Amino acid sequence: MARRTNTRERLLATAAELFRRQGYAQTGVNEIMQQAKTTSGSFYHFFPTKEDLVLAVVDHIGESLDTEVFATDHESAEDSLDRVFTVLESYRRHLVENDFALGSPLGTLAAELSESHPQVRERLAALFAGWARRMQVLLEDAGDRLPAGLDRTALAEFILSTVEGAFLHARVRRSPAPFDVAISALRSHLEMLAAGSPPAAPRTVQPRPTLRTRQGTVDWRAW
Amino acid sequence: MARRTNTRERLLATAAELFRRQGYAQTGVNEIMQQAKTTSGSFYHFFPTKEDLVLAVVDHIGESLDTEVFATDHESAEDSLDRVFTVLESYRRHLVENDFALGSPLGTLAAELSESHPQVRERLAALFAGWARRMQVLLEDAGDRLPAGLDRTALAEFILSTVEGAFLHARVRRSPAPFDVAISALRSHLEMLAAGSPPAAPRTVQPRPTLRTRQGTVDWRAW
DNA sequence: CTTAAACTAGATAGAACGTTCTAGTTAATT
DNA sequence: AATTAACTAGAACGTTCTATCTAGTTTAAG
Repeated sequence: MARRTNTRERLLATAAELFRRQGYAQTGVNEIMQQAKTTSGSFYHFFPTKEDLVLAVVDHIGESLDTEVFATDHESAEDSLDRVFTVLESYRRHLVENDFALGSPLGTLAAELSESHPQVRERLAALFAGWARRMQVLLEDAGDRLPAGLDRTALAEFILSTVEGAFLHARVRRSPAPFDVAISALRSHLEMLAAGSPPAAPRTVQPRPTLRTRQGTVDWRAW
Repeated sequence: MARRTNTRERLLATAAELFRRQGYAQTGVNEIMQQAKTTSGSFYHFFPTKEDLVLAVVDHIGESLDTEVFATDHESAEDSLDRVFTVLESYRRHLVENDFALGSPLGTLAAELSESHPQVRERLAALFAGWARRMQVLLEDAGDRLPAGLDRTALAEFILSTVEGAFLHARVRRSPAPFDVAISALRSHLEMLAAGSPPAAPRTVQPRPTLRTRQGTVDWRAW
């Protein structure tokens, strides 16, 4: 037993790219089989249904989240806030190298299947949460470079939303510009937060900032 | 001639919702026909192909961008920065009312069809640009509440990316929380910009901000 | 070498797909 | 009232889809 071929992985990798490039419903199992150079016998040996395949693909993406994107070299002497942008820059490179043909690793599937495939949605939700958690760690590593009371969970989620949207935006426009704009704005955002953070100077908390303040001070902790 | 039934509009409205809810490829023309209570005879009388239908849907969304989302009551005494968030709040309401089943009006189609249907992609790109332009107008109406040299085109694009991503994020999580977080962060972002905007105090321009500055001042014009 | 499990090949089934076709009905125009 | 174009109904077509089925071959273990 345990013959251990690489057919399963080939199918997985092929499907991951095709799904990301052109979506789930628009990618036929035939196309996957051909491109992975195998036949339906093998396909259905490893994946009972097409949905099982996409679930495996999502899991596969989740693993590479650990191993590739957020390379866990915490030893990296690099500044932890810069590491936020290292991640984003690597996304950017990937986007440009593939001529914008690939969407966000998670985004394409998320948009298409969230409603119709609850299981896929659940796992994608977990991956989104995982991504945000990792981003949150980077923000926490920044220590007092950011205001003490800042909600770093929320900040990480905000960054995730912006990055996902920027992926989509760049793809539709077929230009890296929206992605660059988003990164730049996030940089600016973090800088403004950092600029307003006295190493340890507690100030009164206002539950929510209102925009009415014309020139008023900003409560950084509000979100 | 000119019998003018409402069949075409029924098909358009039905398709718009189904595409948004479950994507293009996953929505069959049969399903559209049934739900719009018509038959293939009518369908293909109005739309030669399914792709013609989706193009019409995109155009239709584009029109409601003008008429509904960015209701052009510029007379509205409301503060122009608040109007930014009025738009976002109405998106939020819509999101929650539909139990997160509907994605962003443009996002779902954009993610699925950008690669495979160039014509759809082009029109979506135009709508994205239109949305951003409208947002930019609101930002320009804010006048000197925002720093004079601020790139409001980029800021509008940033807001668009964030909102699109937040739509997706909220949908996957089946929670309004990511959307709220995004809105709150954008609010905070604009407040920080506003707080740092001296009505007319030019300062030295640095082409790009670097994160290295520990407590340094921020150049608002950098993006 | 034998055996059994892991894996593969490819024809085929059966449903769903987008689309076409013919024969109509409805409504505005003359 | 006649004419014509706009529109509708629904059966049918050919293709593509996911999935199945049978008959294999390959590999590891005993």
